[in-house]
Amino acid sequence: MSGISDVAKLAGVGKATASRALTGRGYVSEPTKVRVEEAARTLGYVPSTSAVSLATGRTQNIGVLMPYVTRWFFAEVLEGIQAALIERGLDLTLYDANPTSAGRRQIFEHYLARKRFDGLIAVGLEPELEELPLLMAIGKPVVGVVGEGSETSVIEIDDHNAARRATDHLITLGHRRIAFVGGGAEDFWAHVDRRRLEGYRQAMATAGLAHEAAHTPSRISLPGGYAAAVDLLGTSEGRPTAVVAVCDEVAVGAIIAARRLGISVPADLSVVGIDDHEYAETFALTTLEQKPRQQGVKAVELLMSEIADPSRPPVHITLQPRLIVRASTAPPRGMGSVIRTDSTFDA
Amino acid sequence: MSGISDVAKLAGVGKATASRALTGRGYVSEPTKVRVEEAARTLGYVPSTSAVSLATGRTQNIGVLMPYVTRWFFAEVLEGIQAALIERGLDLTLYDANPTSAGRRQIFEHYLARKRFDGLIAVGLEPELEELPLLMAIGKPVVGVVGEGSETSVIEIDDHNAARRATDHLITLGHRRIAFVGGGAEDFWAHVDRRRLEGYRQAMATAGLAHEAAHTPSRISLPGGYAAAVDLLGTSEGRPTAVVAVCDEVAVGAIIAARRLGISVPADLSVVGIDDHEYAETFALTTLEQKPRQQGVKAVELLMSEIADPSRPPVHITLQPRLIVRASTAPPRGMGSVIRTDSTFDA
DNA sequence: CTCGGTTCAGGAACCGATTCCAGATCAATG
DNA sequence: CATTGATCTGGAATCGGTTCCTGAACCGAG
Repeated sequence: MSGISDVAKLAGVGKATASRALTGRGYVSEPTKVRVEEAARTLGYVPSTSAVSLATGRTQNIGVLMPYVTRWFFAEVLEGIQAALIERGLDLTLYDANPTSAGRRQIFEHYLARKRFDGLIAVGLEPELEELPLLMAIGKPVVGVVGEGSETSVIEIDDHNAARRATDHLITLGHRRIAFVGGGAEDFWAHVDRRRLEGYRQAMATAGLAHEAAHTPSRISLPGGYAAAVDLLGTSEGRPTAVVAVCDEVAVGAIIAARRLGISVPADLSVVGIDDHEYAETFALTTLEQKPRQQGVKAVELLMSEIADPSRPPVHITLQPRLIVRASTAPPRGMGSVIRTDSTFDA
Repeated sequence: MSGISDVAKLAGVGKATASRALTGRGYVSEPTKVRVEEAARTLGYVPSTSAVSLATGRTQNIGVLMPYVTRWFFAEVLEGIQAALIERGLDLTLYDANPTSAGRRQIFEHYLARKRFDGLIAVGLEPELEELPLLMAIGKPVVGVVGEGSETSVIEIDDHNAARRATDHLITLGHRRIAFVGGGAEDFWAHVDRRRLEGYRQAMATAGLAHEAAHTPSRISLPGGYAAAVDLLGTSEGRPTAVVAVCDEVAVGAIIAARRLGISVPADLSVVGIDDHEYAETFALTTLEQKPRQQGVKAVELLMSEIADPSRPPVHITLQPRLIVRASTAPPRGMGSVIRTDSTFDA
């Protein structure tokens, strides 16, 4: 209710001085500064954000664009971003735009054009969509979390290597028939999905193994993993002894499906995931840990430095997930004596 | 880049006329209106939100306060809110403040005081926290989704009745030893948790059954449900024949735990949840469906009408969840002939 | 004592819209 | 034909801050 003029009046100074005292910019003598602060406090003065934005051109607000918030990864990233922004006193405007929804086009055309933010974090942008140029066109710093884009900074994990190491872990244990569960993602994971599949294939090829009827199409979720695993493990002949899942939720779905089918994990089937999801520990899931929350925090840091210095060239940060070995992986039956060389060491 | 003055100049009119033409308020002749719109289009004019806010006092922005974003319920509500806001051309500023985090106090003191929004949706506010008065103090319309507060509008499901009906469903099937899994929530679900527990107790009492060693403390999540069920079902003597779970994730955790213990669902143990979570179908879970996404949409509708008419008295909307019977519930062993009277009818 | 540089203060312009108000035009009415 | 009321327009004030710029006071150095 009370504006800076009221504060100035109460403190017995001019508007300009009051502003300087409160923002800390420019010369103000210590005693007057104290008087102004005192006045502001007694009046409960809170600067109007719109007035500040209008005058300074800074909104003190960061936009976050993501296709879902209901998926583990995205929600975790979002929480990381939020936490990092709060520390810095910045607001967060969410643009949750499912790619298939009609609202998405609107978001790009109307919302983002409003530039209600000093910078944007785009999570999970798929490259084939011609949306990146639109993002660049708004003329504000953009940082991506997962997703293509050489013109913007991007932070992501090394999907290829993650899947490769997951597969290598199984190969080292002695497995030969290893399937990949995932793939065929029709949704926003398509890109990540493909890279992980490729990592799996390469590991298999390097070991001279056939990446047999590897991947089973499925929704990237626990039910999807369940359904895919039921298909994959249904017939007992030629059944794989191990499975690389595209992510932990799918892996857990696969474990549950296996148990339902009477297949014991890890005795009859080893399962490895990627994520280190909240569920991983309960299911004793061996996995490659990515920390989405920290990716969110890191994205904010990147964005901050780009806002501070817009000429800064974009950087591409690739994180290496850490292998966490739990009890969902073991040597295949009859190979109990294989020496586990990889153990929990971080490669 | 180009402001309304440029548009006005190009169209050959005054700023005032240009503004009227574009906002549609006040008198403007059709031809000039067309000229202004044309000019705006060729210049790619987008009004500055801060200037508009400053002049009108409206931010075109809605704040959403929630304790987590990583929980199913909250994420779903959030998506519902977002979808409803996009339709209306409004932005969404997220205040994701974990109650235990240090940032939460800051949110209340700094962020909300900034009033960067025309209205606020608070999801899952617990009553014992003395935060409601703070929310009311900001002087903007507030709508709650779940949570106490007679001074603000609230939309929520009838937790008591939901748990009651879940329990009745089991009683009707012939179960006598029914346990409640959940309770003891140390986190933000405490309130909901308590009401559901109470509903369960009342149903048991009404049927003349003892609400025996009913609830097991657990985190409100799948791993929590798993752990609680392992405790509960560990000993075979006096084991319940049915379980009411505080929510679907816990229910699924319980199902998985039961199977691991060699307890067949529903033959040896019936399980009913509350939510109709994404996982419910995969686990054939009988549950009471609440639609968080629609609650979010509804909250936006409520908020809109309160913004339009601030004198509107707060309303309290209580939704009745629908019973969805799947295969996780059945008569207890030896009572296969019990007539299932409740079936899928909506009570 | 004067000069130059630093510190301090406030008036005024500005950010980019909306809106009040006064004046002009125009059609309809008595 | 004069009057009224509705329609149309643009100049100016306003929203609530920040910042430029000018002027005064103060300081130590020459």
